[in-house]
Amino acid sequence: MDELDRRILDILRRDARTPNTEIAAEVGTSEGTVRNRVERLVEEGVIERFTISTRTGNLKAMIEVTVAVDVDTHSVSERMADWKDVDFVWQVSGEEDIVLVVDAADTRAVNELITRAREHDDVKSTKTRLILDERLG
Amino acid sequence: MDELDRRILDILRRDARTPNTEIAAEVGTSEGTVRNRVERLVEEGVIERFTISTRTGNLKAMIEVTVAVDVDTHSVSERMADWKDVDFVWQVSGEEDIVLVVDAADTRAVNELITRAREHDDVKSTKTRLILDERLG
DNA sequence: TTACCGATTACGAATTTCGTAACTCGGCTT
DNA sequence: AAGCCGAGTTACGAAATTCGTAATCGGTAA
Repeated sequence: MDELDRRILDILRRDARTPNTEIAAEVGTSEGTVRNRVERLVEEGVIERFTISTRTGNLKAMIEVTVAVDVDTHSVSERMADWKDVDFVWQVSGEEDIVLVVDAADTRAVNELITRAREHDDVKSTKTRLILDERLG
Repeated sequence: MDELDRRILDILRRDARTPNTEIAAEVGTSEGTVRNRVERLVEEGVIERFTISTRTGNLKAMIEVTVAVDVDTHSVSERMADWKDVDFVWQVSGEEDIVLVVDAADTRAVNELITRAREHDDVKSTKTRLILDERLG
């Protein structure tokens, strides 16, 4: 993970479709080197995946979930990751245990998710934040 | 946004490098159709960007920030987005105003960010959660 | 110096993307 | 009913990118 790697990652974060040839030109090396390094970064797990960020709905939100103490948060979050409109499930430290990041069509869809979470036996409480604006680092 | 669009998005979310030809085969249409639709989805803003999810450090965290009432959260979050290791800056509803999602090398780096936020005149308080596990929806 | 190893570069082949023109199929007008 | 329009789809050759692989380079240890 040297400076060259970091520059490549920065470019890919901004646009993951940037051709290796173009990245190479920008960072001053050859296509093959970029290809090798990206491949290595994927193997090492530094690049977790090539993906798209979407806004299918008009509404993003975080749902912070507290589960009962005797519950396996791991399996709960695994199940929640399969729920519709859920982008990420984080197990977190702090007052709450799990954070869902969701991208939904409207407030109704968000509310459905909250309801679904609250209906879950292991879930003790939820706290929802609407994401009013997103800025990429 | 019909079923075909959604299937294309699902495939791209899983691997944004999937060739149009392969997507076409999977969803049962032609390369050109996939190309047209992806192009349209980008124009419509449904696809915000092609990107990579990384784990450059060993530590992800959320830093929840409360700012003073008379402050322009917009410009504050804009500045924070430029800070090193910051992946997203969200303006959110709820008790806190801004949430930083960070990907740092270690706890020291996270602490630096927290310190930096707290030193900010407009910042009243911060609350940090470590992201112990991430699952993609 | 020589040998060696990983990283980089070079280059032709395979694959994908891209530009564009033709085609299909509802719906609409006359 | 015939004709037409337009959005979406398909077809296909050209350009660009990716890929496989072999040669080269640079630093290091013996």
